[in-house]
Amino acid sequence: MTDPSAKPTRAQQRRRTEEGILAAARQMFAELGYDRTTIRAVAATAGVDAGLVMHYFGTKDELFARAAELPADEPPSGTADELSSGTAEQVAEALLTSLAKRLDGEPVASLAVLRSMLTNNDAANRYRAAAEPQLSQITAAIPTADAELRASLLSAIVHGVIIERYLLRLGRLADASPDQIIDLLRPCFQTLATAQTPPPANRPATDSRARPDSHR
Amino acid sequence: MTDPSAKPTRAQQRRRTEEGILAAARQMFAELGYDRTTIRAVAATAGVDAGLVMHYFGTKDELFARAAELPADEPPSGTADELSSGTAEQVAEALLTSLAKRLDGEPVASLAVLRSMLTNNDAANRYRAAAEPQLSQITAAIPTADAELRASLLSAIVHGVIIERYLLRLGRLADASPDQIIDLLRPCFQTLATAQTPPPANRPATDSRARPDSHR
DNA sequence: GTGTTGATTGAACGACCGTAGAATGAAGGG
DNA sequence: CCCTTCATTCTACGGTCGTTCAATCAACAC
Repeated sequence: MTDPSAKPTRAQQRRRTEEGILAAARQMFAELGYDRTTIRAVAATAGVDAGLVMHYFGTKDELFARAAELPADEPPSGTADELSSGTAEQVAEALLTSLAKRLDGEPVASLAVLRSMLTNNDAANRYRAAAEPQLSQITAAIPTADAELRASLLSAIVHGVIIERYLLRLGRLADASPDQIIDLLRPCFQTLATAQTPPPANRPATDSRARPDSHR
Repeated sequence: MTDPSAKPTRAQQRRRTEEGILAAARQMFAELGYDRTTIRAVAATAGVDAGLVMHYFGTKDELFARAAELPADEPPSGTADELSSGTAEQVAEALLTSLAKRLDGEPVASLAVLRSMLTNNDAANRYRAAAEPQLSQITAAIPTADAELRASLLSAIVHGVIIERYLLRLGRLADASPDQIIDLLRPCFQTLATAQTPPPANRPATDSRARPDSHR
């Protein structure tokens, strides 16, 4: 039993501060992105000196890499589990389930990557590396010739929703319940995964911009 | 006739240089984002001195604001035009049309905003200011109680697709034709806008691929 | 106890950034 | 033709950043 009143051993203390630094880094990277996050600010938040951060992590990039690692108990949100195989319908549903999980608590490490991926190459590659296997798994399950594009669209929807919910906090997406969101998304995902167009077609055969009534 | 061999007047030259600076700024903001774009680098690209950029635009923020302005001939991609009113079906179709237009040539100014919106408050506000009226227009056209959430989802999908195509250049989304993309998206948009869930039972409870045949 | 390791700090360096302001020189109006 | 205007450049200041390094001091092995 670890006595809380006992003086922590050196290794314990080391791991404790290192974890504190990582937590502060994750938080700041997720909120500010890579560039605007300062080693000095991370150190201050963690209550240590900036030099110590360098001494432990060597480089800001290395700090980001470590902060972007997902905790071991949180696998990359829907990998390989149920998603790896199955019919297109099953894959679509698995993707919805994984999205639902991310929608009530995306790990801060993932948010750090997402926040930085548009302005930092390392973060962009990290995002690509995480999205690519998922992408090819979805592709493999879709029977049509345009499977790759459909899978890309599914991925774009997932990330668009997460970005608007957590990073932009726009509209109702920020506070809606995960279940409500995925219920609305389910027909979309099923339609994209299984190539069947659900309603009896809604094509604007002729130019549907004919709009004689210009009244408001 | 403006004689090209004639020496440009001072006002002409001024406007020419200013436009060159703006073009360089737009490009760099779109590719690197606000933080990584340097006034010195913009000036160098435009072939002028950094002090001149300051003299004309006063501030980096002001330069960004001017660079983020859409050219007059490119309205904010689907505003108010056809989108302002109509049935939910029409609004969904209009949104698709506006997306198609953006998919074969998003203006660089918009990309500058999109690239920077996750790490720059000004860009985020600019994005919100552009998305909000569109959002409420879509909301107004959707008859259900969760109209706001549905509109948010539509917006999230649009922006997710554009981000992956232009900013992340991920998967097939980067090179697919606009028509192909919006054809795949049409059922999704129609389903989200008009609140009808196409197949009544799509739950993956069992593997029953029994599909309710398309009743005509 | 003594010597060693290592966690932690503080100060400093060099680079780069946004920005300011003086200097220059050609255009333009009277 | 002269004097003003202004497009343009040059130099520099203050600040912040990532990073380095010597110094300190408690924990620890022997």
